[in-house]
Amino acid sequence: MLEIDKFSRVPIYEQIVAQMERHIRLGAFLQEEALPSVRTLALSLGVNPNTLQKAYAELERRGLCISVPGSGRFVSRNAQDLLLLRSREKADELLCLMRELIEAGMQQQELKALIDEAEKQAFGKDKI
Amino acid sequence: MLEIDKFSRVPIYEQIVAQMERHIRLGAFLQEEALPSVRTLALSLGVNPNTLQKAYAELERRGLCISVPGSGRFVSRNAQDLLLLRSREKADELLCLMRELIEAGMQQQELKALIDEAEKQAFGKDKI
Amino acid sequence: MLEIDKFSRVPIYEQIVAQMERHIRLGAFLQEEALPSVRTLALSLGVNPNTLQKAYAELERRGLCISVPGSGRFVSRNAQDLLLLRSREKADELLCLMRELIEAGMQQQELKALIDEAEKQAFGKDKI
Amino acid sequence: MLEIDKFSRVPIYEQIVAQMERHIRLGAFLQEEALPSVRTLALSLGVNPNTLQKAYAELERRGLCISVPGSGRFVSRNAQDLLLLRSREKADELLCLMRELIEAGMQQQELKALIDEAEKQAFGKDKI
DNA sequence: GTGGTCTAGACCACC
DNA sequence: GTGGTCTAGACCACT
Repeated sequence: MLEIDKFSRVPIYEQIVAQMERHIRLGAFLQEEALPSVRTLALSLGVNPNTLQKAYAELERRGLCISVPGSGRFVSRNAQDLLLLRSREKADELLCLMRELIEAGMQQQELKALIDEAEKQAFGKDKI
Repeated sequence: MLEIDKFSRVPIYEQIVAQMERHIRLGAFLQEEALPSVRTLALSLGVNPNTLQKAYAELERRGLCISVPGSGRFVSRNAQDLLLLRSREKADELLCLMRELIEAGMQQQELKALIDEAEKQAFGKDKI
Repeated sequence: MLEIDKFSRVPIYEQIVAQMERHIRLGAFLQEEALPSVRTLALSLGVNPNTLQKAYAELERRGLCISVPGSGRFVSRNAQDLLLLRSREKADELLCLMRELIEAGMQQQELKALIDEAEKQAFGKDKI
Repeated sequence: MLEIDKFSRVPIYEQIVAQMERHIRLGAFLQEEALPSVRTLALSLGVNPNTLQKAYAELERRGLCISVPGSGRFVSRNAQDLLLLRSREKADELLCLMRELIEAGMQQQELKALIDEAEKQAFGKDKI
């Protein structure tokens, strides 16, 4: 379910956070569904439980899950909404930047090339 | 050369700054070429010379032109580079945001629709 | 028994609820004693019976009284306990906040001044 | 400067966070002054560097300091303001609670006893 | 030297 | 079983 690149320069715990967020956003977890336990997921990913602990702590800090000591970790009720809201804010920023670039005199062709290039990069490496 | 919308909510001097920057970026002014004097440009645009003074002062603050008392105002040597650099930074931000949105799980189709919409808005109103 | 301020920004029915709770907490009503009927109390207070109906409904929702159709409204058995429990929870919160403020470095003198000021305000306006 | 109780049920890193905040609030650190390095403070406190790392990470998350890799950690410009603002908010909450308790019928004497008790507890254990 | 990350292994409290 | 914390020790990148 999650894929870790141990040789990436981006920390493992951040990779886990990003992919868990992605799964939550896409609805792979039902609301209040239990997440895999620290130990089991650490084992299956082949990473140290502490690394996973750190990733989960970050998700919790962001309000995406809550931990119940002795019971497990659960996706919080409004996790998906939080993530969709965040996406919407970023989309607004993106539109704002495009407007500024166009206003600064960037030609439509130039902007299009820029965006196409970005899409190739992003969707190319995006095989999760 | 410049078009002012007196009824816009964006201050006149900012309109002037933005359009001057645009012209400089597009190479409409040669390096170190003299800019139109405050009085003549104010007259031709039908605005108060103080408004133009403020616009020029802002351009100067941004390092895009320099004023030589008794002689006039001149586009600074590296004005175009500064503007291109600024555009490049914004382009980087844009790519960064696109990457984040894709990483967050936004589908290619969804992103494309978002961008097309933005282009229509921006290039539509862009008749300067 | 109850005092209504028709010009206050706080809704009349909330004033009634607050004062009824206060009386229940202080033991002015015996357990399971009948409350004044909607019509008689509305008349004596000079308010609309619907307003009183809303206040009583709120008290009922909070488990402080029960209505027996055809017979009247009665203070519920554990009404006083509920209110004392609520007060106790708020007292705990208050202690918790004081501890946090002291832990954050607030000096005893500073805290004392804060509290004295609050008491003056609260007990000053408290002439019901 | 900091005192750690290794046998307390409150985690060591939280003790460190609380005491560092206290020192910052009281002005023991000048703005943008360098904090003791992870290693040296860990050594002087007799705790593991990772524990201190966690404490510092939390301070950073709260915007009270910033880390410059390879250079050190520095108290952020508005750290003291953030802490004073936080205290002010808690003071407001405290006043609000006192008002509610009084409104609910708590007598002045009762409230006073409550507060005195809290002060004894808090200032008693407060020997940092 | 600094901070940042990861691993391995231990202990506790809760259920 | 679960999460939470702490320790010890290692490695990396940056300055």
